[in-house]
Amino acid sequence: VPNSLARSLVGGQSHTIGLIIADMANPFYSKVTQGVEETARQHGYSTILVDTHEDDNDERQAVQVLRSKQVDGIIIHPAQASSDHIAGLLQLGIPTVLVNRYFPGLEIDCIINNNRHGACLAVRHLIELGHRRIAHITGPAQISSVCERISGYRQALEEAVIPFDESLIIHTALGLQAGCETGRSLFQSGLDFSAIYVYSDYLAVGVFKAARELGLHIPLDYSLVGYDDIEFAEFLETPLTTVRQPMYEIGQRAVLLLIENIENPGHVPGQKKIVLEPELVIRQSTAPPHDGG
Amino acid sequence: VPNSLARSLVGGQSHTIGLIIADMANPFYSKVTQGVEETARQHGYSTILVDTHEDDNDERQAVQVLRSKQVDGIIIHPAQASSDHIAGLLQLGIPTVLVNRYFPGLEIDCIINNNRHGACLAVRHLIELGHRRIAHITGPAQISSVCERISGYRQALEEAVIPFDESLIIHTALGLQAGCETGRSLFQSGLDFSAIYVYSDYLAVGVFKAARELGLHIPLDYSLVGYDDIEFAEFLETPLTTVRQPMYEIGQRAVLLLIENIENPGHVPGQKKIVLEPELVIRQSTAPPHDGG
DNA sequence: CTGTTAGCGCTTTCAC
DNA sequence: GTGAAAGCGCTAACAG
Repeated sequence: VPNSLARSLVGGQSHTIGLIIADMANPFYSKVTQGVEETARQHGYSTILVDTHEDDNDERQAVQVLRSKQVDGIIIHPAQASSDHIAGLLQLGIPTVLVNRYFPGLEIDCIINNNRHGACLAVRHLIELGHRRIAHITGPAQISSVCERISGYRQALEEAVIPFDESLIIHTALGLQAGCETGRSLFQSGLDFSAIYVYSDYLAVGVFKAARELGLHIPLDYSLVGYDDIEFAEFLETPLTTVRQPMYEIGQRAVLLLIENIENPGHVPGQKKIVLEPELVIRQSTAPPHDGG
Repeated sequence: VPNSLARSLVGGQSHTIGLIIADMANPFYSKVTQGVEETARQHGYSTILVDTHEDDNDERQAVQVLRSKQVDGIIIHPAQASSDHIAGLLQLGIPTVLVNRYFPGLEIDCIINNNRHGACLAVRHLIELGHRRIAHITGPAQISSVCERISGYRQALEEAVIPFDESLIIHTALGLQAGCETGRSLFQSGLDFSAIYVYSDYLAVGVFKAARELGLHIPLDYSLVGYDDIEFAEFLETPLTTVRQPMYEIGQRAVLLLIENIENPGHVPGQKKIVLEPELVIRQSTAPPHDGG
């Protein structure tokens, strides 16, 4: 077995890529990871994995470590709390691809979802069912996909001439537990709403949990829509209406884009922004509002 | 940023470990992976991930690649279709830790679950509810945990003086889709049984799917027990009765064991077999049999 | 076409 | 103490 470290040292290529992702416990990311790892391996690259838990410090350190390990490129799902470490990669000419999120100011190749449209589909569906007071549980405001989905949410309301109520937008952390706690306080808040559009399926599972603990029924008491269509969405207590993203394909195409950058020396970053179109999947978690039906 | 490749070349340590695992789409493995990656990073190691899809060739190749990348150690969740590549690691003195599965003939450190006891708890619970004809959907017979759980299944039957019926043991692949197809053919087989003990929760989700497609109700028509207690088990259509394994901790302790091997030059492999005790978690997928209650 | 040598970036050793 | 040199395992470029 030849020493690939020595080979990399002289050849200037490590045939290793870095994957920085937020939370492997979320099936969305584990499926993306599967797509990345498998596609990378098919092309002769190994994958170094870092799970940041959406922590900016972990992410910055990960970039440092991956640079020192001479990875040929990095795929990042950024926490977006800061961006200079990523700008640094650009300056150094280290091939970088962003997944799901992007920095408006930075010219980096990325593969994202048409979040505005996806959110719009979700909220339109609720409006068509008769909902007018729709809450939105979402993530930290610095994340591009969070903003875009809020924008889609607003667009759907505007189309239906429903006034936008700031108090119905609730920002929280992106985990099942956070979803549960936020759901609980929303349900107990006394706010007037009949449906919730949740940023992701994983977060929505937490909201399910909160509803169950409080003896509330989905969709009889409240309708619920998620985002991602994780594998378990259709098997939940109430099968979840959601907006599908092709998770494996996102990972796959991220790698393909990265490899194109790596093997094309004259590549100009930021030229390729792949935008995937989402698809609404209607299941049983959405129904007409209780008093409106 | 110093070149860690050059440093590794002279220092003989890459501060990188390999993680070979079967299927990242299974939340059991993604949670184990999270434990591995995070713990490794806390101790200054990076993690190269390989997802084998339980494919022996992928696994053998992965070992080769990781060796060439000079990883300091490897954590393997082996497909167990062959073992000489793992025996080779032993001979070369490359620190190796097995998770969840082991080879009776090979002296390797491992971290496993008391599978026999876990399966016994699951089946005993079904027997206590009044079931006597209990099917068992499980994985390929070469896998140690598959054998041990069958053994636990048989033990519980023996304790209750229930005859063992070979035809109620069904071997299949370890995926949600395989679980669905196997469940479907089992339900349509005309075999006499009132409960199913399934090898893993992920597989059990597939059985749920089959039941739903056939209009069968869990637990009214059939009781179902899984294994692992993946995060989604409690949120399924019918919350799943299962046997809990501490997934994150398994990953964490696997790394701790590996690092102990790496940093202890005089280490004799196979001395440390950590056996974790499982715990039965009773939810709503199990109930007394339809005609027996 | 085979064989030798320089050097990738670093650490460790040895001389000064 | 500081500084030069050797060498980790490999590939590339060279000479024979």
